[in-house]
Amino acid sequence: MALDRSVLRSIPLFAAMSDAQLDRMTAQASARRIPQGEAVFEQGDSAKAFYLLLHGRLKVTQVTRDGQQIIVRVVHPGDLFGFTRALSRPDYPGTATAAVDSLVSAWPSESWDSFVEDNPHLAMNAIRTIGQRLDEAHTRIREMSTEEVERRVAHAVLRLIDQAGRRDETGMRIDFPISRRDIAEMTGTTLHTVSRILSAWESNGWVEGGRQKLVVCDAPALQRLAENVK
Amino acid sequence: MALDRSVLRSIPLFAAMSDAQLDRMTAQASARRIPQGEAVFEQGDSAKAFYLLLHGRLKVTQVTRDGQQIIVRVVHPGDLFGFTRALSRPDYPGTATAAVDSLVSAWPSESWDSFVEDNPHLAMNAIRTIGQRLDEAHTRIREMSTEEVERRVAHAVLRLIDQAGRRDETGMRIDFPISRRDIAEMTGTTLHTVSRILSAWESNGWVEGGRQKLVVCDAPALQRLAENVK
DNA sequence: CGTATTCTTGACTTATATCAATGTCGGTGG
DNA sequence: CCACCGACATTGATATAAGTCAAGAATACG
Repeated sequence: MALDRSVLRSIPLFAAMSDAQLDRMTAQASARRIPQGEAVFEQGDSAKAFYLLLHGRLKVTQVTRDGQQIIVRVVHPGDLFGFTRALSRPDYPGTATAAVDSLVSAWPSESWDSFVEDNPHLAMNAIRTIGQRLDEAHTRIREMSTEEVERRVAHAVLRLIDQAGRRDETGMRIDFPISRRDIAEMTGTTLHTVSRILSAWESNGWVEGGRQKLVVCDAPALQRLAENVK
Repeated sequence: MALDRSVLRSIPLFAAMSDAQLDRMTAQASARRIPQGEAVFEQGDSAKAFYLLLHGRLKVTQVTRDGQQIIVRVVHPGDLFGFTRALSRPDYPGTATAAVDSLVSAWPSESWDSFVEDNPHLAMNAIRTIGQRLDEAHTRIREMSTEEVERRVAHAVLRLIDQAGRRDETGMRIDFPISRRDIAEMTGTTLHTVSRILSAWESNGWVEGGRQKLVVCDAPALQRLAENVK
């Protein structure tokens, strides 16, 4: 499936590229539909391509050898993902699964180097992108080291609202299906504990829960909980 | 203090650069001695420079607003650090403290872009370096989410031995002063728990402890503990 | 030497996991 | 269209890993 250059132009990462450069990129791109629940690639697969999420939402997970799963990150529209070749890794470190029907654009891994040479800005942007992810990872490490579960969950939920919030009658809703288990796997706890916490919040009127759904009614309250320096 | 190009040449990051390129880099570099316990820069300082550790060992720490400290990483000789400008951050996200007397080379942050343009390989290398750090961060997140403290400590100690191990009469010794508190701050636990764990290991003959010192006598035993899929 | 870190060890507390049971929703197929 | 099944969620009871509190010992350092 072909790809229009205007689609890329709207992504910040490509905003500064010339028409010619964009055309060279789209020439090698192929678009792919990923139905909900399907994986773009699996942990350990050899990295044949790198991707851009055009539409939808992905969860990147890793499983430990004893079968425990964690969610490494959520991929939002406009994010590059799976550009593991840039990190000189032969395989994907995690599995990218579509949380909703999604649309991705794929490029062969080999093209990465030539793209970077063709457009040094791309390299700069890539560094910045990975740098931000590193920052996020450190934030998460800091939270897991120093904060108790309830505050970690508050932080995670606020981040999701920030990245994927959508207005709704009663508040801001997380705009893709997310289970208690998902939240547990993002915060290093169990679905039971998450469920208890959300129940408590719900009876405070801070959130509204539901099957694979979460609406935040009182973000400031969560903020206070998350920030609160006891 | 000036810098010789042969010093840089020995660092993998610069190995592939031409004499001319290296000279352009050394021209703008200045070397600086950091005595044990002093900081190269502090968290929140504006990022005036980026650095290369030539000799010694640094601990990069962050403090949370309520005063808890964590060790983000250990900087080893040959590592670039503080190149936060590449990530388009105006300030340093952590404090870099010398664990032993150290020697660093500093470049003004503004030079980063011109260096990258001068040598695209540097950009590629930088991406790879940050990518590795991101990987390490994810590993740590995974460990903190799924493993109990003793295994996390085992992993951390093995990593330190790997990166900073030095032969010693009784085994491999961590080649810089490291306290129980440091290990606790690297693994998200308390110095008490670390102390108990190391005491237990010592009575098994796996390690030999001491004030700010740690020698691993039986790495395979730790490996087994760390890997063991119960 | 005395003073200050760093480390050890014990007793107690608590947050959170684990175990177990039940409830609820939503899609599938009869 | 309804009934059933499987996935998801809730909630209680119990167990336990690891944190907190407290005191003292060992080591380094000025």
